[in-house]
Amino acid sequence: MSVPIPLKKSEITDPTVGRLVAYRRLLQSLDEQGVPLVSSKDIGDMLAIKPSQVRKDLSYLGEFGKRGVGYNVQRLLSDLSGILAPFHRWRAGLVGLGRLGEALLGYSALTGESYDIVALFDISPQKVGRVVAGRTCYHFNQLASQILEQRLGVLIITVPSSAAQQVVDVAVSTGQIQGLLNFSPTTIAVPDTIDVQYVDISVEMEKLLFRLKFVQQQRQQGGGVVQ
Amino acid sequence: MSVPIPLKKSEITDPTVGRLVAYRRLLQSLDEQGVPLVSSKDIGDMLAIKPSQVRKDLSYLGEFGKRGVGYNVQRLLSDLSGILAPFHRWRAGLVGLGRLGEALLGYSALTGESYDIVALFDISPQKVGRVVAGRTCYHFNQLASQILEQRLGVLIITVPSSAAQQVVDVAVSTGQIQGLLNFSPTTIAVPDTIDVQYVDISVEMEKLLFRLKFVQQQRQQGGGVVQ
DNA sequence: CCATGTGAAGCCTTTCACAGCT
DNA sequence: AGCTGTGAAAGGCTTCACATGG
Repeated sequence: MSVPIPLKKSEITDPTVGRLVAYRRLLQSLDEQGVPLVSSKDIGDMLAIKPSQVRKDLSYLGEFGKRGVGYNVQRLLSDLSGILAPFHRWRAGLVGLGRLGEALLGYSALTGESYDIVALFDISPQKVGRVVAGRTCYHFNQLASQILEQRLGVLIITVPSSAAQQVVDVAVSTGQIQGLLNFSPTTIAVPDTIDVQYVDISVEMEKLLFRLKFVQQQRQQGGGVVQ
Repeated sequence: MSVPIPLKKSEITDPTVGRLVAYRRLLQSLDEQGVPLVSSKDIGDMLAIKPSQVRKDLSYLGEFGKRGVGYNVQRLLSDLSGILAPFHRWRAGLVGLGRLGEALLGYSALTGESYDIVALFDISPQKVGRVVAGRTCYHFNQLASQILEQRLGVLIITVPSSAAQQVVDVAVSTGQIQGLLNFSPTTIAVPDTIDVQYVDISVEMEKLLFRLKFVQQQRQQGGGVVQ
């Protein structure tokens, strides 16, 4: 169909991709400020990442820096954007128009260049038929037909845990869906041809609080052994 | 002040804590269904985790299983809850009552046993003074005074990126804040006595789409099996 | 015989350290 | 002299494999 993009294979792992996205954001902002050059140390300072990590990440993409000088902001920005860009913009559906779903719809950070949310789904009669920001909300029972008709490749799942597996089963049965971004705090079962990215907000909060618990423990035992 | 919890030190890392939270959720559901016993294989099957990983995670907490039998659901649930519980419920503030902020407020998964969201903050006159689900919304300019008065230990940041650092600087200056859960897609600078957990929704989406790009490439080139 | 608990192996990610280019 | 690019070392997490005990 199209020319394969000369990715230096995928040594590019998930953690690296996450940082590349952060670099791109930073470079966008630097470019707007008219900054022409950055070093890996500059980037590292601004993003709280070690300069060696920055260089390693960028080295997967090729050699874009000038030794003794640094990286050209515009050049690096456009190269990064090229690497991160998909072959074509993804057509995404959002399933579950509750508060979180609506928040994501309005969330500018989720309105990237890589994909468009083109269809909404809910089970509530009050939601079905509504048009939010130009997208029509369909009933769940049209999920399969709309996935096919609108050629949706990815789905953002913001339904309650109890409904998640059911939604996913219907979606998967179409054979059209390739990826899922799941906000429901539950594990979903999918065939291994389908990729799931989990975003579990309460887990992130628990991780933070658990680490804090330890800090507190240490502080309590600070001067001597407080039992 | 309170009874020290017999943590087997903190070999308990972030990824493990994340899974412990998932185990707890699963066990809660199994307990409600009246299931008395589970094996590490059962848990692994349901959560898409290797049984050996499950056993390793649980082994950090002590020896709770019976060989040849498995784990007692109620016992394991209460032990896990004990490990994950903080010394005292945290008093949290939510800064930024936009769509995402409101979604999190209403999000039951963020209404755990570990903490309560007791105060809201925004800059918009339309939001300030409102009472949402029993919590009053204060103006940003009362952030410091309310953090102190209400003894807030953690803050959930859902303001736009451009405001995040400013908010954090004010919050940190009180000396009362110990942790931040940051949803703004930007890195924030904090003293190293303060712990930040990032939740970057657009990054998670980009990770998914980048992996899909590779799958597509392989399929176009006549590849077969997908990870 | 079954499933746990755990050292050791294997794998993945980060960090170091320095050669090489500007 | 300064900063990149990268092999090699270090560190961290997952998986294996088997001894142990019900």
